[in-house]
Amino acid sequence: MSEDRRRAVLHAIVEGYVSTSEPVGSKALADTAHLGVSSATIRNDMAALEEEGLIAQPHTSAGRIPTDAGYRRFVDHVASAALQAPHKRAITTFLSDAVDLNDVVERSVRLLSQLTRQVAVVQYPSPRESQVRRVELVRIGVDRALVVVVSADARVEQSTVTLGRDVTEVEFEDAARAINEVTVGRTPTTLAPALEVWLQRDRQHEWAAPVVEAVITGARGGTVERVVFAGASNLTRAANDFETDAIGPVLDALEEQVVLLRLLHEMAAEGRDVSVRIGAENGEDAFSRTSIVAAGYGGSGDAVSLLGALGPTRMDYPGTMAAVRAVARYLSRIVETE
Amino acid sequence: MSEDRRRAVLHAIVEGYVSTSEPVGSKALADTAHLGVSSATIRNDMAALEEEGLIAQPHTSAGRIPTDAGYRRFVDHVASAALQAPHKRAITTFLSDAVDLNDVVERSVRLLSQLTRQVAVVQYPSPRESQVRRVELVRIGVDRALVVVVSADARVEQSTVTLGRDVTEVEFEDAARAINEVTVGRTPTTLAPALEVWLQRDRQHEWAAPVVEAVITGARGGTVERVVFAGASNLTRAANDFETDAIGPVLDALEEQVVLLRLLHEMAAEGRDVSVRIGAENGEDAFSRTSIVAAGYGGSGDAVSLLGALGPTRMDYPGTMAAVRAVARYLSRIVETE
DNA sequence: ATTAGCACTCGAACGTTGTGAGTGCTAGAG
DNA sequence: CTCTAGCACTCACAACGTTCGAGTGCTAAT
Repeated sequence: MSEDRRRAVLHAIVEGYVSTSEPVGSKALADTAHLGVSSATIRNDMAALEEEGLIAQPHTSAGRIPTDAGYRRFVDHVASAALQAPHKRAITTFLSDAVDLNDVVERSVRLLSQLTRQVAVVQYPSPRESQVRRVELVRIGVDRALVVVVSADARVEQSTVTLGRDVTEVEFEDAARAINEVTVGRTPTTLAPALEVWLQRDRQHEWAAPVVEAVITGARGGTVERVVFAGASNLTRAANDFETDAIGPVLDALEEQVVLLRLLHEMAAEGRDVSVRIGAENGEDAFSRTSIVAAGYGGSGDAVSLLGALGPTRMDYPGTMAAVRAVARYLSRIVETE
Repeated sequence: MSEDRRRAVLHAIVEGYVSTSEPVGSKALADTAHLGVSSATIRNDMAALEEEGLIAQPHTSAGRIPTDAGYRRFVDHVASAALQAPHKRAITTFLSDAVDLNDVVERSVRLLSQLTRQVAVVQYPSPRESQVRRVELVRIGVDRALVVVVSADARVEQSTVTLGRDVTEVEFEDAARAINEVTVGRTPTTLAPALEVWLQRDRQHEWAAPVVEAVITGARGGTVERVVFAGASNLTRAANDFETDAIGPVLDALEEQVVLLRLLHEMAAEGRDVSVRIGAENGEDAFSRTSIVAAGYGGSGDAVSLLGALGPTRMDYPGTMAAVRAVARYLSRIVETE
């Protein structure tokens, strides 16, 4: 009973089930997959695979379908496919004429959802260390202010803060001038202590503490992490795989973002080229019938951002992995040269 | 055959069908609705209503369900319900501690989707005429620039433009200073001609035409109209009304925005307090089984922005209309006092 | 180790039948 | 002229039984 053939059987089952969405039986395998053995032999192998928990049968007299563990084994043993040439071209043409960071992200997520025919998810790139170009402070009412930080690498961060106490126009303008003097030309790391010093120097400035805080986080690129998604309708296309009512929770989770972000972070921590989470591996009820294929882009270590595709566990893993990897690579290039 | 009773029958059919999602028959109506007549009489009325095209039967021996026209008649004759007290409180508490325009919009859309148990849609408020506070220009590479316009009412608009030709740092800084001098303190209407004059004065400035254009549209509040939506999972809850595969196109249309924006504009043009589009009235395949309840907020005439709820034609119109109106009113207050 | 053969299982598809909700119509009462 | 009672009729739907066949596990032979 060769180990190799058993793996081949598993792969054939996965591929068959993915493409037809029907349980695959021993006879069908013997006919279509070219394993050179009879259906009886395949049945034996299947029994062994079932013993290992890699495949299961939905009911007694049906064929086999892969379990989450089966998909996992399959994914770990398969090199991600080469991307089809037309898809490659699509990536180049579609992303190259983006005008704007927002535009790049938006285009990427749409592109990825089209390539994979799944729901695509793209996290906004984490900003790089770059000089502050200008801080704009606008007084709104007597105790609130708008803080805008413009960085040299063409990012604009804004936030609204409530001041420590009511301030006059004059006080406000003075502080704004001073903060600009201290800040402009510095990078986030050197800027934070400098601002703290200014803040301490004169008790008069106490009210500006929230502003300083906002400037610092703004210079770092803001605190809010965001993901955008596209292709939600692909979930309905797969509605037979999911029981139909499994797609509601997924939509909620996509809108909620927080769970999704947690998962993406976990996947980033794995530090692989392309990482895959299958069904229950996500440890989330909403995603218990869903797989996520994700890759990092635009940096390494903490600076990495993520993008990925998300769909039913019964998905074309090699193809999806190839598309995700390709878009991630291309996006890395764009973000770095921008 | 009293006209009034016939209307009552129609209303009873709508209400019954909305709450049970099953066709309602003459006998059931005679029992539950207190019309004081027998089922036979109701049958006669039903025949008349069917003649008018207001109701239909899904198959021969079934009860009646309202047609789009039936819902329309119903909606036109029903005063929108009073909002329930807990809902009223929810609006106040949920929206009052928003920190930010973005935050307001985001909270509104979530709130509305919860109140109506439908998909909620909120358009970003159209900006009001307000002074330009500062224009920040950042040179990116040799022929591109980032344009940031900060308005006195705490808006920040940014865009990236490609310059007419390569420019040096010095040229660029000069132009930036000049543009600020001309622009700051002016409102969009007075600002545009002033900038044009500056542009004409010296052929040297020709390359800056795209920048000027960006400043003008930025001051006006940008060109891109955006809507955000929330509660997409409510579509799946209603999946029995829709045939399940009708929700895909709706999701696509929501992501696409353009169709949705067109519809909202059309509805704004009707100029009613709350306007309702029912099923085929939308004139869009994607929304042919979907109703939209929308209201304007934050201004009048062209300045109005829209928000609304969107769900299957079999929807609780009075309740939805009440919620939409209430949120719109509250949002108007917030946007105006901001 | 592999294969052919065989008995067995059980879901899906199909046909039949019964049931009841709902209808339209007619004739009579107010 | 309006309403009601009564009745025959229609037809989706559920329940039930049957058949069919894909797929299995096991055994004995190669």
